[in-house]
Amino acid sequence: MTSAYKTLVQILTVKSIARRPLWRFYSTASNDDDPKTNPNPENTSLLENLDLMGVDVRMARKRQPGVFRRLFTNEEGVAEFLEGKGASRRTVASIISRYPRAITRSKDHLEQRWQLWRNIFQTDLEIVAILDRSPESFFRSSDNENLLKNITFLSSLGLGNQDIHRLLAAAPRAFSNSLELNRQMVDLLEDVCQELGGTDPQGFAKAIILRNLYILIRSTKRVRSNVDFLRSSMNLSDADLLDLLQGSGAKILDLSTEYLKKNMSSLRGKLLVMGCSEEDVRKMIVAYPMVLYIGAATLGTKLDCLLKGGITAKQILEKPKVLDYSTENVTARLKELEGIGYDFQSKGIGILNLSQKRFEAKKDRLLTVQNK
DNA sequence: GGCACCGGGCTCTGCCATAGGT
DNA sequence: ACCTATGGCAGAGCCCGGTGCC
Repeated sequence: MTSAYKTLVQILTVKSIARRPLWRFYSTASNDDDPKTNPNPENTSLLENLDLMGVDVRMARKRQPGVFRRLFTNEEGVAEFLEGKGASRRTVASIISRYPRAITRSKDHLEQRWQLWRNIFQTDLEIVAILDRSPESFFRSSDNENLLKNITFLSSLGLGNQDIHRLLAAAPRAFSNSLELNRQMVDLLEDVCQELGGTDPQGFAKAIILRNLYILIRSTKRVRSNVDFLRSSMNLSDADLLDLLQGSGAKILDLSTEYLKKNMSSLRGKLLVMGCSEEDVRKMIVAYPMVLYIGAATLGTKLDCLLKGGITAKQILEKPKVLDYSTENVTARLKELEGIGYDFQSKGIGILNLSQKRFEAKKDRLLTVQNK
């Protein structure tokens, strides 16, 4: 195993000591409250402390009221810790406002957890940015050992350090899942692979995770029903479905199944009205699975705008990725191109599918040629 | 240069329900 | 009775540029 791994194990071997809270700064409940008449008084000095720190107490209380009745909390320690890692006071206040239970974590617990994250991230500030974005992902679980197990488990699937980095940065929640839950998802993916006649279940699971960093924070129920739905409705061979799922189709497993069904049916309806066949629908989904991500309303306006701009259904079927860009973007481009007399029939629609920079460059070249 | 193909970046958090522990 | 930890849900795409071939 790597030395990084050994470090992690060392951190966790001092667990028994570390679990003993070493709160240096803490709040205590006021003695004025008589426990007999008021068995669970709020900790008033805590409330004052938090208020002084800029925490939105009303929001925090609404979220996790239990925290405010604790006799001992560690808000000062947590704030000091986070500020030591480069978080601003504003960020700290925002974190506690959104996930008050953070103030129940001990300094040692935080040090450990931070170290585990730091073995994946290069800098403290990267981590701070994620905490600012999603405090719950970091603080929800108090089980550092489970976090380490998740990292080890994912590595064992063949995910490299860079992969783990992407995963933790994008979907930090996945690392607060129980190992068991993550294992269930991986088992499910491996099962699906085998059901479809695949020969490398682990490679399949790995491919899907890398293509869809959010898969581990979905329920297995959802993923299972999406796979089943695609299998029963797409009329694909097992091998083709396998390729679709571990390729660009991995992302559509995210959708709620109801939404997936709705989108599939609105796409089909729309394409059939445009004169396309069932086979065309199937081909489009295989070529560009993300089309199923587009809601009925957006899809409708996007297709209409293309048709109105002089693009044919056949052209859209040939280059479904034109649907990748926003309707606003496409509309603006269509207008610009109309202005310079661009002929889609002879020149194709690829131009709609360029990044803004490439589009502008292309347009400039067209104008230069025209002006000669 | 023109084009096709491909993969990656962003961000997807914040809320609710509930089992289980004390 | 209360709290914590954890599972699960709703929400509903867009954009960029590297690379390799011609």
